[in-house]
This record gives sequence, C-alpha cells and structure tokens, in this order.
Amino acid sequence: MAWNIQTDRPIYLQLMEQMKLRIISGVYQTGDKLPSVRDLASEASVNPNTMQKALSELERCGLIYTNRTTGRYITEETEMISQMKYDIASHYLEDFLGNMKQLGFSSEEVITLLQEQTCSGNTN
Amino acid sequence: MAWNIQTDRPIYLQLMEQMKLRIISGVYQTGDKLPSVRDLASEASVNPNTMQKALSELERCGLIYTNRTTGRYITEETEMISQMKYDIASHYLEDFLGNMKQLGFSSEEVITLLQEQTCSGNTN
Amino acid sequence: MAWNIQTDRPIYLQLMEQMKLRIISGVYQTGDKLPSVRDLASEASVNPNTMQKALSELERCGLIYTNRTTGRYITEETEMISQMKYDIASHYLEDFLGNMKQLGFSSEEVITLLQEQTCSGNTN
Amino acid sequence: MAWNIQTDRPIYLQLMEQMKLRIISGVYQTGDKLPSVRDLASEASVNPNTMQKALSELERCGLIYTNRTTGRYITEETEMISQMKYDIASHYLEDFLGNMKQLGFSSEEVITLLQEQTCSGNTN
DNA sequence: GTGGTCTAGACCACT
DNA sequence: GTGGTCTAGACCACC
Repeated sequence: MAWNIQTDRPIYLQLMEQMKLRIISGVYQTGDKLPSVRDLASEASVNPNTMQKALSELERCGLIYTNRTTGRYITEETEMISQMKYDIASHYLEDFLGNMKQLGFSSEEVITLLQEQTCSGNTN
Repeated sequence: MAWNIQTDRPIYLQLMEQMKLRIISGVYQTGDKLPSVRDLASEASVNPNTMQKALSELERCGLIYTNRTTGRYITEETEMISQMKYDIASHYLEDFLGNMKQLGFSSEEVITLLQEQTCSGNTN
Repeated sequence: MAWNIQTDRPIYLQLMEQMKLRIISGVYQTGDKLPSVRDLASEASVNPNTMQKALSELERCGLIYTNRTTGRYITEETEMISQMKYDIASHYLEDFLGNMKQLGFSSEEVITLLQEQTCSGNTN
Repeated sequence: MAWNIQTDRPIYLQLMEQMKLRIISGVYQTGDKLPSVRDLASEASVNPNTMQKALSELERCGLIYTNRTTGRYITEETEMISQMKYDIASHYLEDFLGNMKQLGFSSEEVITLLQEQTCSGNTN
C-alpha cells in the first residue's frame, strides 16, 4: 500500500485516513512500534510537521499511543480497531447502496449483482 | 435531484455525469425533450457554453440527439441507457469491493454485511 | 435537373449558371422556345424580376435571343454553346487537378485513379 | 499554403479541412510538433478557442494527439493519413465526374480531355 | 511556455 | 423561442 496524497484536501487528514487503513488492514498490527515521524514523513513525501500532526490526531482518537522515550505504538485495544473497521465499512456500504439506489437498483438487486460478481470473479 | 458541482474537476464532466444519472434514473425519460441549454445552465448555475459542451459530449456518446431548431431529446435507444446503467453500477461495485477488501473483508463477508444491513433497514 | 438556389450568392448569377447547364446539357436545345419568365420564375421559386435579370444577362452573352412578340429562344449558334461547354469543363478540370495536386497526386496518378474509377464503376 | 477562411461556413470546420490538407500534403509531417494553439490561431486570424475546437475535433478523429504540457503532435499512424488522402481524393473525383457528366461528357471523354491537358501542360 | 477550462456576451439561422 | 458559433479575456496545472 503506497502513500497516495492529493492536494485538494488537508494533507494531515489524508495521512490519518491512510494510517487508519494500515492499522485496520494489519500493515501495522496491535502493539507494533511505528517508524519514526521523520521516516514516515519521508516515505509519504510530506513535511515531518504534517505527519506529526496526523499522528497526534490519531493519538487523540486513541488509535496510537506514545512512549516518550521509545516511540509510538499501535493501541492494544483491538476492540477499538475492530470498531473503526466496521465504522468505515459501514460508511462505504452506505455510500455504495445510496449510489446504487440512485441508479434504480433495489437492495435485493444489489445483493444479486454482488453475488454474481464474486462467484464469477476471484475472491482475494 | 439537485445540481451538485465541485470545483476540483472540469464542470462539464460533472454536468455530463449528473445528466447521465438523470437519464438513467428516469428524471428525463426516453424521447423526452430536455429543457433548453439556457435553462439547464441557469438551473445548474453554470455558463450556457459549459452546459452546451456537456450536452454536446453526451450527444457524441449517443445518449441524446439534437433537433437543431426545436431542442434536444433523450435517445430512444433504451438498450443504450440500460447498458450505461450497468456500466456505472459495475464501476460502483468494483470500487466498493476494492475498498472493503482493503479493510480486510472477504467477498463473502461483504455480502453478509449487505444482507444484514438491508434486512434491518428499509428496502426502498 | 431541379433548381437549386443558395442564399449566399446573388440569385440571378445562380440562375444564369443553371440555365447555362440546361442549355449545354440539352434540356433546352438549339432553337427551342423557353418557357415564359413567369413560368421559369415560378419553377425556380424566385421573383420574376430576378429571373428576368438572369435571362437578360444570358441574352447579353448571346446564348438566347428575344423575339419581341413570341418569346425567348436558345441561340442557334451551336459553336457558341459548344465553346461554353468546353470553357466550363476546362474550369472544372483545372479546379480538380489543382485540388488533386494539393493532395500530392501527379497528373499521371490522377489519370490512373480516374481510369480505375470508371472501369470498376458504371459509365452513365 | 495560406489560411483561407470564408464566413459562410463554421470557421472551425474550415480550419479542420485546411489542417487536414497540411497534414496530407506534408506541411506538417508524421510525428511533427504543431505550433501552439495561440500561434496557429494568430496565423489564421481566428480566436484561439476556435482553433482549439478545430484541433480537438482533429484529435477526436485520431489525426493528432495531445501531450498536455508540451504541445500537439501529428499522429504516427501513417496508414490513417494515407487513408484520409484517398478519401478526400475520392470525394474530389466524384464531384468532378458528376459535374462533367452533367455537362454531357462521358467518362471516356473526361479521360481524354485530362490526357490532352496534362500532355500539353506541365506535370508538376 | 503548453493545453484545458470557464465565463460573458454577442450574432446567426431556423421555425 | 431553439441550438450553433465565435470572440475576448481570464485562470489553472504542468514543466
């Protein structure tokens, strides 16, 4: 998963979102130590201050915590991560259903389409 | 359905997309006469030239046709409209599945979630 | 051969040209009596005065002559008609060759193309 | 080859035609970079938007392609250019033959005239 | 510098 | 009234 930053929205918000995705999807796992702000910023090609702000916000949300002397770590409250995963999924799902209904599909039709799609295609 | 224009992408592309949605969802039906360029532009708060460019592109796609002196009309090839509906749906579906898989959901889990959602909620 | 009048050039000039074509191609033959100005004007859907002007000009060229009491007639000087035919043909030919040379065809290539065209196609 | 624009037809169509001729006749060759929209517009004494419309249409036809930041270039599909050359030639030829036949010349006579013309004249 | 987009305002032909 | 065309002038992103 590569960093993907647009210029049309605050960069720190995008960093937060992508960090969240990495945590949810297990790129960074519960209890893992994060790379340094400097390294993360370099990876993402952003100013370290911007990355710092993103991490601070994530800390405020409780997703990561800072050990002053050793670095930042992913929260060990797996429940919170799980909750976040379902919140985001729920948001995706709502958007998707909304779009499909705007096209004139009923919920049942959407499920049918999805089943067709996933049966014929691969499942990774 | 109100016009919803952002400034981060060419306006004429957004007008095209929203006109497509209106055609698919039946706001404008097969054979219907569209409002005049000037009226549509006024509705959407854009310059008539911009709306005209959007409509010209739609005509190039074959979705509408022009009778030079009486106005523009929705194509009577319902097959084309139907095809477009499934193309757009397919695009939504791919995006959605991609996002969900990035979160760590399998196709089966996605279907399960969707079924729960639509059973508990309403079905319109 | 139907009357074909555009609005972008003087109408009487177009009438003259088309009368010339009718004379050359034999629609009106040497010595024939022309229909009345009124009838010709009606046929061509133009004002009789305009047709009158066209015929006067043709008379000035010597292509038709007027017998005050019986009407207008096509000249009997077949040489003149023949000359006109070749003049116009020569003009067409020059234009055509000019256009083809602008496209990069040599005279020889043009002749070859023409022979292919007329061998494969019909000859009417 | 100078720009020659009439007011009786859409300017952008005339610009398209004359650009086509320039491409076919090699004024602009395969792969060549075109002058900028602004320069071409200035050359032809038209508004840059009008020239841009003409070029956009040519791009839609596949005759030129755009590199958004460096300029426009002639297509490298020489086959397409060659095809276009013969299409246009075919059109000229049809018009010419039609006119000559209206004058009363048979295909054979047309060929004879053409041969006389090109033997007596020069062949460039 | 390049092309792309947008706006404002005008005129035309057609009915 | 309709759509089509054109101009003038502006701003943007990209390199």
